[in-house]
Amino acid sequence: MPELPEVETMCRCIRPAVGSRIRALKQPRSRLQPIKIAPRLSDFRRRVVGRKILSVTRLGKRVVVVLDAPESDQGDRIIFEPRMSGLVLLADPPSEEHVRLIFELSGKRVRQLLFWNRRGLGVVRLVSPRLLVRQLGPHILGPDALDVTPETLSERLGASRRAIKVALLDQRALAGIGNLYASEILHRAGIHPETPCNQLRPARWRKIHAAMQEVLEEAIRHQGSTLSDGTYRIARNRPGSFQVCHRVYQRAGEPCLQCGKAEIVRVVQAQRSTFFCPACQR
DNA sequence: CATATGTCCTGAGAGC
DNA sequence: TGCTCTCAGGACATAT
Repeated sequence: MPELPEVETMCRCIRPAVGSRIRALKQPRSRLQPIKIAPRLSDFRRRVVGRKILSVTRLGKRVVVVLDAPESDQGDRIIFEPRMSGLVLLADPPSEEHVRLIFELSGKRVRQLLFWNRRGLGVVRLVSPRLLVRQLGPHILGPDALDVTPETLSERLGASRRAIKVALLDQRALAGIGNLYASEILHRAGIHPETPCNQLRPARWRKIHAAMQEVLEEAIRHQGSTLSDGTYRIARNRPGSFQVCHRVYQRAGEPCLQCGKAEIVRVVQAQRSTFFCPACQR
């Protein structure tokens, strides 16, 4: 978290910045460890100041801001990686001290683009189109979870011996799914998270695919999930609302909303919590 | 090659 | 009350 729905929501929220020019780039001084940026601030600044924001897109769990080019060919891209606790915002960050990078804009209504990150695991990169392909091309990042077909999904994961829950988190195989949505998707699909991928037949891959589209689209409509730690926000006082729709995530010990009988169980897979209903998921 | 594990980072909450 | 400890997990480096 933030996963695909939260990052998609961030992209939509910052899209009013399209058409603005970047006037300045600031890294607020802070008691905290600085986040990783590349290239170094001075080079980053030299390359973005004066550039116009042409578009905002999502690449898996990353926000991509496309800039115009000073000369003719294609411009640079700013890649925001929120990782665990990051947000890309136009205004109103949850706290001032965790604002890591400020792009001041020329817009009348949109004054700035902020990268906020509580834990500081996030990364911001400026890359040429060529470098973007090298660092985040199809050999690094699988097809987007919202674009993939059921056939491609089973082709990319079906031979793996790994548990389906673990495999769904592999961004090289499939981009956009994280720990929270992997559990929710498998619950809706009625599939046990520890099932090895290579034991799943085509009908079950279709179920996973359908559940994945359903959960992700519904989560986007709810503007993502804000968990008990409250980190994810659309703005300071605007949490997402998909958490009220969670059927298993962080519900260990509570009754399953589907069968009403079994209790939701928490297990650990690959050092991450997995939640599931032992009655509904087999 | 595929798969598994360790690391980064901060703040919240538990336990004493 | 204030200290120490554990935990959360996305992506990547390193190990098996």
